[in-house]
Amino acid sequence: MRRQDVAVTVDLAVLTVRDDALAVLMVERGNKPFRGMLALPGGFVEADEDLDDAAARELVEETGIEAAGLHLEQLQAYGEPQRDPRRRTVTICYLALMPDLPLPVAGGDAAASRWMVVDDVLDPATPVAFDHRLILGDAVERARTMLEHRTVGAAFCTEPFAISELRRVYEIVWGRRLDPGNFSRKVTGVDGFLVPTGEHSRDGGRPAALYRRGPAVTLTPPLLRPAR
Amino acid sequence: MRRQDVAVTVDLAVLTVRDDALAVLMVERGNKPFRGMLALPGGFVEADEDLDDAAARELVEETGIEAAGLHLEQLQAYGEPQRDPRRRTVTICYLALMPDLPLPVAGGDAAASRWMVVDDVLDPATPVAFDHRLILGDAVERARTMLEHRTVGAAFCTEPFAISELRRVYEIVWGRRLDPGNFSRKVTGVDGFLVPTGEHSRDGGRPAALYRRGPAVTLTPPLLRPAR
DNA sequence: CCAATAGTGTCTTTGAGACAGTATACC
DNA sequence: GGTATACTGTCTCAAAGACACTATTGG
Repeated sequence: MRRQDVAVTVDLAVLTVRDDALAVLMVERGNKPFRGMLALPGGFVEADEDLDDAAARELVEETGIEAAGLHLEQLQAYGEPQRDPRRRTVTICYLALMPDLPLPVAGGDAAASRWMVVDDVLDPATPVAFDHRLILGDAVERARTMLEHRTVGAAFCTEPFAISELRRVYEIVWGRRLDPGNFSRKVTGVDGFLVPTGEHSRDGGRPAALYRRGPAVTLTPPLLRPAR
Repeated sequence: MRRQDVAVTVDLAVLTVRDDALAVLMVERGNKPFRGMLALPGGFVEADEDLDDAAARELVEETGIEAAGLHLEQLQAYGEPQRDPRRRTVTICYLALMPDLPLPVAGGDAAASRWMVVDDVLDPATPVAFDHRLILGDAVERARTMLEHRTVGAAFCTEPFAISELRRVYEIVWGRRLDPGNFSRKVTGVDGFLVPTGEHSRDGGRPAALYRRGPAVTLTPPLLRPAR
């Protein structure tokens, strides 16, 4: 093997908020190594595609989810020499945030992909292939800090959404309860974060104003998670 | 070429504060492509080494700087298909922060490396190899946000250092003037950031207390850069 | 003395957080 | 009416920023 010859893959940590828990999209491996174990979706980078494109393509191939309309960005690279027992492999990991949409039925290339509760996958008792548990931990930590400084939390919500849904996202990702009133004031006060639709929800109590994602990207000032 | 065969390199954006400006360590390329142009130091990842180790090794090989005692962490991966005209190459970029120490004299493998003012390298009129100008821009932006949330700013200072030196680091990296009094109160108030040595400087005015880097990693609460 | 830099005092403003109070739906 | 959730009012507290003031050195 020439020293330059390294296999390069992209792996995806696709997160959503589902049933009051943070969930991650996992596939069951059909081949060795780690056959039958849980793994993050991913695959080899093609010769002529950018890393971002490879991530979007793998997302469609392995899960049927279109990258358009979800938030997808690079997390970091992992290249510990023994991370893949077959050969030297460096993986470029991506983090995706999406609403809790029904998964397309697996067909063709698409492997069996399903939502798993993040805490279960992070539990050392759960068998997970490669270093994917480590990667998922980093992805979740990244998601937590992203919510503090950027408007990406809304990427978890199906439009249109009420502020309480957005607050629930923050509460679940951060694992902290937030004051509804203060949260509402805060997010509506950030210019360009939420665009009111004029519609209102009709559930239990007083109807809540519904919003769509606005053009703003950054939260200034940030929305720092409470110390405890 | 099998689709898995991709060359993997590490590149380094080594930053320091020098002569009242942010500077980056650049090498002059001795080989094609981009012969004679400025580039970030870097090289191929060896078959049996971790990415972090490869970055530390390249730092020593190309610049003679020991990684011990400077801050080195992964920035992100770049893999645009045409970024290297020879063949498909993915680079894992690292960001290093270090004090303004004299560069070891280039010898043996070490190419001619020198400090360049970051703004000059970012100027489109300056010829820079590969996508290294883009990478440097990302590195600087990352450094700016790192200073807000973490204690790594002190990695730019030669120990022991006065608070004014640390403030100067912040001012240069952020491009903003900071109030000396308020800055002093802020950084001394963060537990574990600065450890007083008991010594004092003796320059122009009143002697300043000298400090070393403390064990703290994060700044809580953060030290957010002023809007303008 | 003056100039220069270090560091403190203190006031103002901003924003977070607690939490009471009001609004508007469904039963 | 009661319950549930949405939102607003208001108070308190923490921290940032402006800036005057004092402290300690070298000329």
